[in-house]
Amino acid sequence: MAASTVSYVLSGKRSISSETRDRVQEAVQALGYRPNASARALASNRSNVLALVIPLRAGMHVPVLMQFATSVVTTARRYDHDVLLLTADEGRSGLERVSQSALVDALVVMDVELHDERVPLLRELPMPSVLIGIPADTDGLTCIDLDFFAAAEQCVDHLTDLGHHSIALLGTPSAVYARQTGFAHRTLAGFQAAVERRGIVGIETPCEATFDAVLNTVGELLEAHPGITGLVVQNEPIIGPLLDVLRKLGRRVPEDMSLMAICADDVAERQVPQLSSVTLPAEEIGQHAVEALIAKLEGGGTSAVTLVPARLTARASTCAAPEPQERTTA
Amino acid sequence: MAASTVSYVLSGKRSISSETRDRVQEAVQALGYRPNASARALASNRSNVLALVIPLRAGMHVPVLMQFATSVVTTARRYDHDVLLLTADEGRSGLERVSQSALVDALVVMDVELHDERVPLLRELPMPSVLIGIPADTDGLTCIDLDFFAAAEQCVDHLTDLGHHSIALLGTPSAVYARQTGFAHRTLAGFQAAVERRGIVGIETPCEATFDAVLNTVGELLEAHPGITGLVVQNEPIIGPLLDVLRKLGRRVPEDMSLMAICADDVAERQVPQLSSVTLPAEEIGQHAVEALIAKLEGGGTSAVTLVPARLTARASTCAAPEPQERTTA
DNA sequence: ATGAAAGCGCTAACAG
DNA sequence: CTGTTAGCGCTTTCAT
Repeated sequence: MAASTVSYVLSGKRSISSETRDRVQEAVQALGYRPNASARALASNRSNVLALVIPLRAGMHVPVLMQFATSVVTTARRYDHDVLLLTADEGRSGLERVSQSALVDALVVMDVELHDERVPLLRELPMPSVLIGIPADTDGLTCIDLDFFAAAEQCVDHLTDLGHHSIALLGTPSAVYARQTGFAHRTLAGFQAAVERRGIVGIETPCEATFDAVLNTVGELLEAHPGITGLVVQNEPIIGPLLDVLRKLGRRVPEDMSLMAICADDVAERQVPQLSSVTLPAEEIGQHAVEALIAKLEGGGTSAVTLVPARLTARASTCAAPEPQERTTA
Repeated sequence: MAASTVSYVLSGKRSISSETRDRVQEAVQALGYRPNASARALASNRSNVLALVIPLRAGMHVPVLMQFATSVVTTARRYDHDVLLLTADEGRSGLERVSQSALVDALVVMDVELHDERVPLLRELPMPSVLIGIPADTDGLTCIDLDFFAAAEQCVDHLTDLGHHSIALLGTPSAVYARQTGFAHRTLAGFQAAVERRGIVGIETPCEATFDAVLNTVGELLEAHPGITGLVVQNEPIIGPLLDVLRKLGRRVPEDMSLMAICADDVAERQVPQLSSVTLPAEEIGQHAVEALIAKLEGGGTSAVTLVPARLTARASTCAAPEPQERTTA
C-alpha cells in the first residue's frame, strides 16, 4: 500500500479498485488519520483557506456584518474551505501578506468603498477575489451586492403608488456617506432618480445611530417638511428608536406616516407594526460570493458584477397616504 | 548565501553578522520576498494560526462578540499569528478537524456553557486552548472572563449603599440561562449572594431583547414589586428600550429609579443619562486570552482560571433611594 | 489499477 | 558566524 494510493483514495483524483478503497477508508477510520494541512498545501499549492476581510468601520451595523460573515464561513465549509479572519486595520498590507505567503487561496472583501484603496491591489494580486459591495471602477473585478439603487426605487414607487407625494430617506450615519460607501450612495441615487421620475418631493438626510440623533433628525425633518407622509429607512439600529420617536411625535404608523425599511426580513418582522421592507439578503450574498470564488479557483469563474434583485414585501407599516386636511396639529 | 541564512535572518533564531543581515534584508525588500506559509508550517510544525470559535447562539449580543473577536485578531497579529474563524455549528468536529490537521496551533473558544460539550474534547486535543468564559469543571483548562459574580455584587452593594432596599436584576434572554451560560449564571449567583448578605429584597428576571418584551417584563416587575427603586441590567440591547420604557412608565432615572448596567463603557456613556456601570472589558479579555495562548505555545504558560476584577464606575443613573412616601402614584 | 520517487519551500540539526 | 543537508507529510508525475 503506497502513500500515493491513500492520497488518491482521499482526493478521488484517480480510479481505485473498490477493494483497496474500502481497505484504505477502514484504516483511515480506525487510525483517525487526518492529512496534515500544511503538507497538503505545500504539495498541492492550495491551502483551502479563504480570507475574509471585515472592516469594523464607524457607522456599520455589526449584526449585519456578522450575517455576511456567518454565511461566508458556512458556505466555505460546504466547499471544504476554511476562513481566515482579517480586520481592516491591516488594510492593504494584510491582503498582501496573506496572499503572497500563500496562506490563503482567495479573498472575500467586505464593506467596499467607491474608491477603495484595496481595489487596485486586488487587481494585481495573484489570486482570485470577490468584493461584497461595488466600487466605482469594477473593471476586472468580481463584485456582488444587493441592487440598492433598485431597492430605493422600489421603496419610492411603493409609497408613490400609495398616494404619497412627499417622502424622505432616512439614511446611514454621515460617516458612511463621507467614506463613499457604495451601498449608501447607490441607495441615495436610486431614491433621487425615482423621486424625480415620479415627480414627487423627496428629502434625504443621514442619521446617526443614537436615540437622541433620531429624535433630532426626525424632529427637524418633520418640522421643515410637515407634509412628509412616507419614510424610507436605511439604518438598521435606528429602526427601534425611530418607531418610538414617531409615537412620541404623535405620528401613527402607518395611518399618519408610512414607513419602509431596507433591512433583513427578520428585523422587519420583529417590529410593531411589522415593516414593509426591501430585504437585505446577507446570507444569499455571502453564499454567492463564496461560490463565485470557488468557481474561479476551479478555473471556471469569470469576472462579473452581480446585483441581487431587490425584493419588496409590503407589511403593516405602509398604507395609502392620508388626505392632507385630515391631519390635525398637535 | 545559503537559504538557511535567510531563514535565520528572518526568524532571528541565531546571531548573524550585521553585514549579512543587511544584505539579506535588502534583497528581501527588493524582491518582495515572502516565506511560503505552508512550507514554513510544515518544516517548523507551527502554522502561526489560531482558531477562534464564535458560536452565534440565540440571545447573544453580536456587537460584544465582535469586540472580543476584534481584540483577539488584533492581539494575535501583534504576536505574528493569524486567526481562523470557526462558527459553532461545526461544534466539536470543527475543533477536531482544525487541530488534528494542524491547520492551527491553538484554540480560542468563546461563549462557554457551564457544561459545554466542547470542554472534554479540549482536554484531549494535542494543542493549547483558552476559553473565554468559565465552565463548571475548569480542571486542566485555561479560562478567562470578567468576574461576573463580583460584578453583580458590586452593583448590589452600590445600590444598597445608596439606600435602596428593593432591587431587581434584569437579566439576559431566558435562552441564555437555559443553555447554562456561565456569565449569566455567575451574575445571578453574585446578585443573590449580595442581596442576602445585605439583607435587602432582590428580584431576578430574564428579559428578551425586544421592545415589547422590555415593556412587559418591566411593567409586570414594577406592578408586582412597586417598591423597587434600583435595577441592575445585564442585557446590552435592551438598555435603549429600557430607558424609554421607564420614561413611559413615569419613572425618572435616577430620581425614581436607579439603574446599573453591566456592559461596555462606551455603551454606558452613550446613554442619556449616562449609566453607572460595571465595565465588560472585552478588549482586555480578548488580549489576555491570546497572550495566555502564546505563552503556552512558547512552553511558558500554565493552566489557570483568570477572573478579571469587576470595576464599577458611578455615573448619572444612580442616586440615593427616594423616600418611600415621596413617590406619587401615576 | 497500483507503486516508486521526486519534489513542494522551508527549518533545524549538524558541520565547519 | 555561515554553509550543507536532511527532512517536514503530502501530491503528482512517471513507471509498471
